[in-house]
Formats: sequence, structure tokens, C-alpha cells
Amino acid sequence: MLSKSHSPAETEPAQYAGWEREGAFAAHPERNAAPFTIMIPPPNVTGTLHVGHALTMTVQDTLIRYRRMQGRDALWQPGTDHAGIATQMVVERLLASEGTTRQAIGREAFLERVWQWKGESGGAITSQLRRLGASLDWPRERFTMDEGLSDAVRRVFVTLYREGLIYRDRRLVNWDPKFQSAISDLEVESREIRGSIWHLRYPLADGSGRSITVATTRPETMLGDTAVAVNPEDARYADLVGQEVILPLTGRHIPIIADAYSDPEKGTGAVKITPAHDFNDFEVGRRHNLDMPSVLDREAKITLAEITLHTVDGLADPDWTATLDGMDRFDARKTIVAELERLEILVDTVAHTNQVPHGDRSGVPIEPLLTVQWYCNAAELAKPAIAAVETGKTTFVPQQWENTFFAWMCDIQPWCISRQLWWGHRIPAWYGPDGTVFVEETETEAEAAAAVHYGAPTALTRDDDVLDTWFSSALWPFSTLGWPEQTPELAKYYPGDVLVTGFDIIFFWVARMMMMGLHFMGDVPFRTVYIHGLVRDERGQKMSKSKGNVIDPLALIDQFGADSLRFTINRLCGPGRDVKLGAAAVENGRGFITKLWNAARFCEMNAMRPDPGFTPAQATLPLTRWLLAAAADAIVEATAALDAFRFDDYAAACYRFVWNTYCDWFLEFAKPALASPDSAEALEVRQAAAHVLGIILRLLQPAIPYVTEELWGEFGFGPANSLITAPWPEAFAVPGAAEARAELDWVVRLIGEVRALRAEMNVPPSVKAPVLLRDATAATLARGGRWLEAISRMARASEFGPLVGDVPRGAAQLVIDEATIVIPLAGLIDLDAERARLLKDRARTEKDAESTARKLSNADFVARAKPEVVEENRERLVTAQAEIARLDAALARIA
RNA sequence: GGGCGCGUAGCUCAGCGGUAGAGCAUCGCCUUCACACGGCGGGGGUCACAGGUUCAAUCCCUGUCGCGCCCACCA
Repeated sequence: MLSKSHSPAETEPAQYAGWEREGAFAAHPERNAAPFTIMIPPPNVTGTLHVGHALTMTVQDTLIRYRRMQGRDALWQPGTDHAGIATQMVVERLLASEGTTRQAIGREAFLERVWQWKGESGGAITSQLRRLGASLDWPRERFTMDEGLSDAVRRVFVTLYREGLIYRDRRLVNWDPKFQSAISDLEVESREIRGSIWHLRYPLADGSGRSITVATTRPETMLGDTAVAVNPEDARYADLVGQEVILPLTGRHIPIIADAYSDPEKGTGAVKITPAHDFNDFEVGRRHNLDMPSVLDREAKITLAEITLHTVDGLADPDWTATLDGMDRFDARKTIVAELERLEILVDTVAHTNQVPHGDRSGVPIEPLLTVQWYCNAAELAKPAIAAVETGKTTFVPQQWENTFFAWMCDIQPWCISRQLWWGHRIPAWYGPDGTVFVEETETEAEAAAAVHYGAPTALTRDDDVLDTWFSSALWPFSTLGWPEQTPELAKYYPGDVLVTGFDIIFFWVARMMMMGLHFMGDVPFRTVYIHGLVRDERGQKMSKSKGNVIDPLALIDQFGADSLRFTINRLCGPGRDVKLGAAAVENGRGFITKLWNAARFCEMNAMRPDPGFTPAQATLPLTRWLLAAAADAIVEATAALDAFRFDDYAAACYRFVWNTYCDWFLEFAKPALASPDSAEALEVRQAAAHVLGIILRLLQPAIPYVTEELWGEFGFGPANSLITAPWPEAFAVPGAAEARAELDWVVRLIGEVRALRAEMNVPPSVKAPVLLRDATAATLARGGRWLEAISRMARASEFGPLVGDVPRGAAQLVIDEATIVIPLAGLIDLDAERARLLKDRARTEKDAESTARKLSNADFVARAKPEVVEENRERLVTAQAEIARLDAALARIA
């Protein structure tokens, strides 16, 4: 017996435990069924479930549950990511609270501490995913730093190194001074900063007293200037090219060079060149073979180690300049500007807003720094990935994202993969005493290689750096399946079917999985990339802690149930749209769950139990035929929507069918029949109602698995926990569907019209009135006769039948097809109001008739429009004119 | 600077060649024996603007305005 109200908070966790206990989420590599694979985007092991997870995981779970029901051998591969920087930060904060640092305890102890922390807190996200209802194959859970995946990382690194696709290089990198590590281009984001442009006068070294003025936003890097560049076409400076200037503060002589990089339109047209601290300047420096002294260290403090200081009266005092050593870059900026002003080198200061690169995690301005790092030749690996999308081996949904993918991949830069962190995959490279590098999967192999190289066993030092977290993530689609071992899982589940993610990680992750998958597996990692939007708050604002508009999905689940949240997400998840989610939306979702629950209660009260012997082909009644045909339509709609990743359409189709068709009309129509529970009619209605309830539960299982599974079990559609693997419903034919539809549509229109009329005339529901048909055909009368009770109940009719005699005074009239519906309401309605109502109807119909007639009188339209459209309009005109005639007749009768 | 997307009912959005739809909100009526987390009904839109293509444009094309995002760029 179903309780009066549904309590998801009590039932959902137990339901989930039941599925898990019975292995309902398990993939079955041993079975012959066609696989369907989704690889979870591994959440950070540090993480807790946020709304973004709720969206992406709900979408994935809906898909995997749908395909599982379709009989596919579904694998949703679970796991978490070690998330290098994020995790290291968390544990460093922990250490700080204990009054120590990672440097103080050392690398080994620190790593032990991270593992310990991971063991204690790393399970949070997975238990939260369970609460959401995610049907992940938990026994297969992996972690990017577990043994197997680490093997895969080393194998890939060594292989790419031997192929020349991974190499070391000394060039500028994006340096994060807070983490004191290199980061990749993708981890840099521009932020708008209000600052200044300083115009600095660099005097020529020829003693002529002339000077050249450069403009800069970074005066503190001037210590590392090695040239001033002007455009070769710039007449203003043509005579200065080849001359030297004295660099203030250091007293160094540096050349004025001509380089097209210098833009005459920008600044003063003369630009200082600091090759070690600016990406463009670095290229200029290479072209002109300039020195590249670094004047900032790894903490972004001034260092004078690589430059020499000279004394030049009024321009450079080594004693003063030496005080800058070790100074923070922003303090140095202020100090230097003040000194340049004092020396009258500063000739102008212009307020300026510029885009300054910041570390996306650290939030501090990044610093281009000249260091040796490991790089991956992404441009080479990108080629097959680009081709795979071009040829449609992998497609994006929505397809427009392919442009984004191409734009980035076709102009991809070398990927800096080394990080100066401790938590992560340590780079498998060892160095001999002379710096020779040995890249091997194990230390033993490296030592062996070194012994051969040096002719004797030689002590090696391992590279201190770890790999970018995304390096191991890139291998996820095959490393989780056991690669480099050739496992049955790898053979069966690679390539995956769908990758579900947000557009923000197309570059970070999708592109790199494509590159690595194609290179190492020889095939794309997934056939379809489904890109969903971002979750925003109800007003469309991005959620952020600082705005205080972050919603906690777990709080929503506690309040409304996981089903409510999941249904709401499905309903809002349209293509290319962000999902605007708030408590009100989820509350609305709960309304649907409640409606379903109550409909089921009604079914239960009326003994609507599943009858395995019943098939839609046996239906004889218009009502059951109509319902079954509508259910078949809903199956077609829901299936097509899910196939097309239209979660919004899928949810809407189910919503409409359950709420409007099943509850609002069918169950109401069923009540009269059910009043005689032993009749053959009641039996068929119960059979069909239960049959369709079974369809509803199956259609909704992917979106709202908990309540559907509960009802499935309660009604005995199958054993407990069996809905999750019940077959997805297939469309079916219903005998006499067209006639049944025509009949029910007529009844629905009749009841709707009468209800509207009564409401408009302010007739209270407590007052019943006859509903009589005038000019009705025999078929219509027969039809009406079959629905006497429903009409009297739903249209508040005291009697229903043909009108005998004239239309009584004070009656309201309605036109439906050929018949005029007469509702005697003497004394209850205002005749003027009724006349006004009829005139309004007439005016609306008249307007329609006019515009249709106008169209039909257009020779071009008749000649050129599609014949069926012309025919449609002809019929429309005839219908409208007939209706006008009947409305006129009705008006005449009350005149 | 380059690219992408969006401007449709008060709000959130569907529709994307044949004369506008949903949910929420709003208003009116109803505690009718599944459901007030409910039922019934109503009102509300020159589909951003201007041109063009077409027999026909919210839908296709061009431009304008407004909004959002991505990429590039510390003169």
C-alpha cells in the first residue's frame, strides 16, 4: 500500500543500496551484448559535489540507464583525479594550520601525508554521486595515481619521448610565482587590471644628448632590457636604428634595432625589448640574437645575478640599483618609477587598462620566465585528432563546438607538461652526473641504460618535476580499462560511445584525450562528445562563492529528493543553453514526482495491477485504445529525444503524457467505468491503465530512477530492483487508434468548451445544467451517448442528449463542428454577456476567415504554394464560414 | 583584433518557411471520494530593429543596436 505522500529522503538511499548490492550497475564484459560506454570525467579527489557535477552526472546517468534498458552492456566507468595543484594546496593548507610546511617535512613525508588525506577524505565525492543516484560500476573505480594508471602514464611518456614527441626545451613559460611552477597556456586567464603606461626616455650613447622614448606597462623589467625596437618603416626613428642607448639604472649600452614587431601606432612607436620576461620580446631577442638576462626569480622578485651594473652620472648608480635585489616585482615597479621620475627619465604617465595574465588557480599575475621544461609536441598529435572530427569519426553535439575544437587544435602550441610540484606523476627521467638524461619506465631500466652509456654503473638523480594533471587525464579512456595490458575490457569498451562534459574543458581534456587515444589506441576515444551548458542561478548569474549564489545540490536533494533534482535538470537541459537552476525549479520538479506518485496511488486504489496477459492489440474500448495510442506516441517521442540528446524534449514528452494525458484526461474518463468494478469495461480500463503505468515507469526510469523503481516493485511489474534492467518500451500499433482518437478528441473539445463557457459566464461548479446538442449527426449523438457519465461529471452536465424543440430563452450556445451545443441556463446568465461572448467568438472566426480568403484569392499563392497547403486553407475557410453561420444562428435565437 | 552564441508572453525558455507555444508568475472559480506539492478557466506577444529573398518570414540572407562567452593581446 503506497503511503499518502512520497518521502524520497527515506527511500532513496535504501533503494540505491539495493541496486548496488545486486550489482545492477555492473558492466558484463563476458556477455555478448553490444557495449555502451561512458567514461566519467573524473572529479577531483579533493572535491565535493557541486551543481555542475549534478548536471553532468545526471545527464550521463540518464544516458547510461536508457541504454542499459535497451539491452546494451552499459559501462559507466567511475573514478577520481589526483588533481595536482588543487590537492597539493589543500594539504599544504592543512600543514600550515599545523604550523609546518611541505618544505619543512620533505617530499617523502609530504606525499605520505597527501595519501593519508586522500584515504580519509577522498571518498566524499563518490558517496555524493551515490546519493544523486549515479549508476556507476563502482567495483571498477579507478584513481589517476593508482598503480595501473601510473604504469600507463610512464609507458606513454617514454613512448612519446622515444618518438621525439616529448622533449626538453629552454624557453619562456607561464610561471606561477605563487605555486612556483610552470603552468600551461590553458591555465592562464586574462584579467583586466587598471594600471599605467610609463613613457621612459632612454638617452643615446653617442653623447649627442638625443634620446628615444619607449612606452611600457612593466618598468620593473627594464633592468633586463637588451634592445629598443622600432618599426623598420617608421621614418621617425629611421636614423636611430643601429645606434645604442644607455639603459638607465644599469648603465648598460643596448642597441636600437629595427623589427616589424614594433607597432608605430602603439605607445611611442619605440618599444623596450626584455627577452626573458615577455613572449613577444623573446621572439625578437631570438631574431636579433640578443642576450636574455632574467631579472626576476622564481618568486618573481628582482634578481641582479644575471646583469652587470655600471655607473653613469645621472642615469645609473650601482649602489642604488643594488638595493632592488630581492625586492617583490610590484614594490620594485613603484620604486623604479619613483627613481626614474627623480632622474627625469620618466616623461609621461598615462592611465591604462590592460589584460594581465593570471594563474587560474593561484589568482596571481603569471610571469613569463626562462626555464627548462618538458614539452609535448601537441601540433603533431593534433593532426589525427583534427582529421577524426573532420571525417565525423567523432562528432560534437551541438555541432557548433567543432568550430571551437578546430580553432584551438589548428593553432595549438607546445604543451608544457612539467610542473614543479610534488603531488603527481613524477617524470620518469633520470640524469647522470654530466646531465645526460635517461628516460625509462623504471629506475632499474634507467640505471641499466646509464651503465651502458657510461660503461659502468653510475649514480643517477631523478627529475624532481611531476606531470601536468591533464596528462594522466588524457589517458583516462584507455588507462582505466587496463592499458597497456590488453584486457577484455579494453577490447570491448574502447572506444567509448559518448563523452559528456562542459565546453570549458574541451581544450583541457577532450582535445587531449583525442590526441592520446588516437596515438596509442589507433582509434578515437569516443564517437560523440555531448557538450552541455553551465549551471547558473535563477537569474542567469554565474555561481560563485563571492556572490553567495552557490546552490548545494545535496541540500536540494535533502529537501526535494534526488529524483526531483534529476528531473529538473533533464527538463532544463536543452542544446547550447545554460541551465538556470534554483530551488523554485527543483520544487516544480518535485511537483511532477508527486503527481506521478498520486496517480499511482489512484491506480493502486482501483486495483490496477499489471496483467502479463494483456497486450495493446486486445484493447476494444475507444478510451483504452486512445490511451494506448498516446502512450505509443510518447514512447516514440521520448526515445527520439534521448537518441538526439534532447533531455529537455524527453522530460517534456514524459511530463505532458503523464500529467495531461494520463492524469488530467484518462484517469478522469476512467472513473465512470471504474464505478462498476466488475464490468468488462472496468476490467479492460484497469488492464490498460496498469499497462500504461508500466510504460510510464520505464520511460521515466533514466531520469527519476528512485520513485519509478519503488512503484515498479510495489505494483509487482517485476521483482524488486528490476526496473533498472527492464526492457525499454517499444512503440506498438493499436487497433482502431484513429477512430478512438477522433472520438476522444471530440469529447475533450466538448468538455473544454463547456467548461470555458461556464467559467466565463460565472456559473458556479455547484450548479449543474443540461448540455444539449442541436443539428448533431447521428454519429455525433451516438458518440456523445457513450460518454454520458464522463460529460456529466467533467462538464457539470445535469443531462446530456439531443435538444428537443426550440432553443429555450436564456440558453448559452457553442458551436462544435456541425453541432450547436445548447446549455439552458435561464436566470443564471446575463443575456448581454452571452451575446458579447458569441460576438467575440464570431469576430475571431471572421478574422480568420478573412485572412484565409485573402490568401486564397491571391493567384500566386494558389499557383505556387504546396497543394496540400492550399487545400488546408480551403478547408479552413469552409470550416470558418460554417462556424460563422452557426454563430449567427445562435445569435439570432437569443435576439 | 578574431570567433561563437543569444535577443519570442512579467520571468525562464521551446518553436525555426504556411498566420505564435510550454512551465512558472498573474487573475477568477473550486477544500468534486489520487493529488491544494491539487483541479478548472481566463488575460497577456507589432517573435530587438531596418532592409532583402519568397505566393508566404519569428523562422532564410544582409546590416544595425543590445547582451553573453571563447581565443589573442601586459607598449
